[in-house]
Order: sequence, then C-alpha cells, then structure tokens
Amino acid sequence: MADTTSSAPACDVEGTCYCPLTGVIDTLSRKYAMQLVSIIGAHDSLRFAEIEEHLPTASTSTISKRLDEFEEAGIVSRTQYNEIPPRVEYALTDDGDEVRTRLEPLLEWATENS
Amino acid sequence: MADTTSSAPACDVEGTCYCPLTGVIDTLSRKYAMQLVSIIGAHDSLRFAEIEEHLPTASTSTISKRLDEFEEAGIVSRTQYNEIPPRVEYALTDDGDEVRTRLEPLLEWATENS
DNA sequence: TTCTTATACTCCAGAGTCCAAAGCTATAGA
DNA sequence: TCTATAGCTTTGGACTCTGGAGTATAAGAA
Repeated sequence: MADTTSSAPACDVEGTCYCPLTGVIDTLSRKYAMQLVSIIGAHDSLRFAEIEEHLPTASTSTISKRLDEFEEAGIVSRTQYNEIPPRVEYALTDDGDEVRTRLEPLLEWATENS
Repeated sequence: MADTTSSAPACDVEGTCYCPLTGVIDTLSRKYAMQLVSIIGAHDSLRFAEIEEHLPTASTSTISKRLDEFEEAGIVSRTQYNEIPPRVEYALTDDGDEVRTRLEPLLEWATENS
C-alpha cells in the first residue's frame, strides 16, 4: 500500500484484459477438452462410444464430464433417442463450431511440433 | 467384438488425429495457462509480480507452476538478474509466440462471448 | 542494532479433479 | 436364466489446485 495505484483495477494492457475470462476458456482449460471439441467437430455427429474410440487415453467418466460441461457452456448439443439399447448423439452447436474454427490452427501446430 | 474393425487403431479421421497429443496442448490444458501465454505475449517481457497483477484470480503458486511448465515446454524463457532484491524476467520464446498467435483469435472470441 | 521493505518464489494442508473398473438401466436373443 | 448392447454413474485412490505463511537477501529507517 504505497501510493494511489494501490487499488487500481490492474490489467489495463493496451485495451484488452483476460483476467477473469470465465466461460468458454475455463471449459477448454481442462484435460482433453480441446481435443474433444476438435474430434466432435470433425464429424457431423458422434455417439459416446465413438468419441471414446477417438480419445482412448481419456477415461469414460472424464469424457462424460467434459460433455456435460460442453453442453452447459452451449458448445455441444446432445440428442437422445429413446430406443433400446439407448442411442445418444453429440454435435457441435454454432458456438461450438466457432470455437473449433479458432482452435484448429493451434492443434495443428501442436501436432506438428510434438 | 463384432467384425474385423475390432482392433483398428481408431482415429483415422480424414487424415488427422489428435488422440495422444502430448506436449504443448497438455501444457495449455491447465488452469490459467492460455491466459498466461496471452498476458506474457502482450509485453516484451514481464516480472513475476506484474504477471500476478494481470491475473489476480490465480494464486502465486499456480502461476509459479505454470511458468515452470512453460519453460519446460520451451514456450517461455526466464532471465534472472543477480541483483538485490532479485529480478527475474519472463518472455515468450519464438515457439511461445507461435502458440500465442494461434491462441489469440480464440481468446478474443471467448472474451466477446462471456 | 533491530525493524521494515522489497522481490520472487517454495512449502503446506485441504479441497477439488482424474483414473480404471464395476455397476446400472432396459430389452432382445440363446 | 444368462449374455450382450449403449450410455452412462459410482467408487476409492492418486494426482492437482488453492490461499496463506515462510524463506533469502540487503538497503534504509527507528
């Protein structure tokens, strides 16, 4: 507590500030989240087991949790068909597709440099 | 186990596969990681306390851990000046700047839609 | 001389997150 | 009756994140 800047809001970095940045980024800042968005976006729609096949290192429960979070964040839609055995399809929403579009260059670069 | 696809490698999605995708994406898939890359990239170099000011919701130890991980992943460089009191400066490496360039569109979109 | 200040962390215990494996729902077929 | 299928949820143990306190050093104040 030295001078008048003590209670300044901080983060006035040339006009942009990502300080709190809740929402989508928090949702993407979890294990496998970015890969999952990319995988779902590479198809029109996918079933749970298909998603698992595309990301074998992630556990069932983690994929399940990510999908719940995606639905809540509005980037993935879930369509349930009341058949036996049950069938559920996941697809990106329009917002999800926006995220995927912006995510793809990063994932591509990361794949080349890993 | 129905047909010959049972032991297929999976993930042959139109030529690209993000299945394991270790490295940079894992490093970025942690709390505050993307924000930190963006913050550091918005400056030529930053000191620890400045980074803290730009991301007040993250704890000291979490920022410290992220910076260690970034250094290990080769996206951030750490320059230490042996003065009293000590001074340490963080900056993006060339790889870090590549990451930041690809990350920026995503963060901007997320900020607008949060 | 001892106290305070400053910087850049590290250490700690508790809370939260991830994992694999097992269990759950329902129905059709052997 | 037993098995198989799909899409999860539950469990318990390991790993990760959290804020706050503590560490090191030397200049300057009391």
